[in-house]
Amino acid sequence: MVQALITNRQFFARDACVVARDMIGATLLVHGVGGIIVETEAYRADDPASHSFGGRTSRNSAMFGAPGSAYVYRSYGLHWCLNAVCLPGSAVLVRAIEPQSKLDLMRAKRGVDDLRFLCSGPGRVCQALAVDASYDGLPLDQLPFQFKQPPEARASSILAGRRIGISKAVDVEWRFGLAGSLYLSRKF
DNA sequence: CGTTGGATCTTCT
DNA sequence: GAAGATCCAACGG
Repeated sequence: MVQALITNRQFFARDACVVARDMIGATLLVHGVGGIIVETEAYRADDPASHSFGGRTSRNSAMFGAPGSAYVYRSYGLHWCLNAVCLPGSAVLVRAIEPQSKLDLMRAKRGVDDLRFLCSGPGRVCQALAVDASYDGLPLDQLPFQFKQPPEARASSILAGRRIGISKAVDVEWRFGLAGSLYLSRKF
């Protein structure tokens, strides 16, 4: 059957858990650098593990912006992490990408050769794609970002599991990944 | 293999 | 003052 066409805005303006699953297989580039998203995590507005839980602050204000915009924050004082904003107060963390475009640029940014380790983790993704706080709030479907929705339904090839590195709401399985991918941050 | 601790800084208590 | 949506190198088995 023919896939229904929806705009990127419509794509992101849904429940973060649905968007997180649907983002697997999407293409994300920054200044032409990037590849296929293979791992995500959903953070909902009513989610104790979400930065937005407890209301809007200066750090998380991008999470209350337009669906489809970027939310970038610093993690552990060292790393940057990139999210796609969904419904207000919710977002999807981009945890891993299969490198495809401008591999040598990513290798240089990361100081690593093995494709396996270029984008296999949220901090690594931002280092490889050179994403920092200056991208916070920018729309993902406008330059320097490029976002392309996945080509087809792939429900059977997507895995779900518990989110990584959090201490609250640890039981829900809101981490999603492409089955069999060599570029996940961890196995499911 | 697996586990541990250090780096480094913003946010909230 | 402590915790945190992480990464990496060093260590031990």
